[in-house]
Amino acid sequence: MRIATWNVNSLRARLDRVIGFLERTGTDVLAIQETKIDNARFPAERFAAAGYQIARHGLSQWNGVAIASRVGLADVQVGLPGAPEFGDPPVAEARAIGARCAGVMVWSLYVPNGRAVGDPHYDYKLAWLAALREHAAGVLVADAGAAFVLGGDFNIAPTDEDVWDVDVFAGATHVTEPERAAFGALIDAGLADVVRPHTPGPGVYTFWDYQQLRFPRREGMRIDFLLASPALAGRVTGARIDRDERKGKGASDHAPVIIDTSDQAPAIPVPDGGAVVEADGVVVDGPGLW
DNA sequence: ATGCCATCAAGGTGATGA
Repeated sequence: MRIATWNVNSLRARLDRVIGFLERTGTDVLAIQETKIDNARFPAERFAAAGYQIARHGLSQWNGVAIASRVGLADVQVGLPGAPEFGDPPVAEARAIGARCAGVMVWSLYVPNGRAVGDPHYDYKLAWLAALREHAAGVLVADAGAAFVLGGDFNIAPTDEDVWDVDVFAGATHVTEPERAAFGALIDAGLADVVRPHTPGPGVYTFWDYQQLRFPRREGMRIDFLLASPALAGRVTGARIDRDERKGKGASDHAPVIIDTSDQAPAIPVPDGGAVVEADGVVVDGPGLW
């Protein structure tokens, strides 16, 4: 099974690229971040036409996450359990959605940016990451053999090698000790970065700023990850970062990150024409419902 | 050879991103 994660920076602006990516790479499950679209306007029909079911969580023009799957999509979980709220009034932002696809619980996560050290958003980011660790650790305590993957934009560069110039990021978010400790806590909980062994650095990134020719200059950051539970990590046979998707007109500032796993569970046939799967398991908006 | 800030809603600009 091929699983990928991609911060698309607006699904509407990237729709042709996303569908093209799925068809070109044969990705079975795609975790999407920064859809920037609410549920009612989600372009599920384009995915259905390509053979993918959708679980999506979008509340406004900000954030937004989704999962597209052509190997079944069930047990949809909207939001991260225990996640902190943000804003005035405080709201639970659309930053997490999970779904079981061919036996693997896949999460699409958009970790808060943090904005600046000392900003309320920075504390929110750390609290959000703590909730993520608590949830993942709890799942493993309940079932050490659970097969799941945390995919998404973590907005953390775990080591100095994961930014193009550490001096440029001095004092900035993404590289601070508390953020790196929060990432390390996920690893300590038993999760594994299953991409890095197949894509060694230095100079290997998943994000390049739109400004100042960062991409052609190869000046990026490695902030998008697929963190696998022990049971799934043992099944990963390969991984790559699809740099080509960062090229050309209309690219996201993030590249897709892809893994392949062995021993795929029997795929559940996709309903005719695909469908949207809601959190309660009810299938809506699809031409051929269950 | 990858190329010189992009996205949204709202409004003729501000917020957000990292």
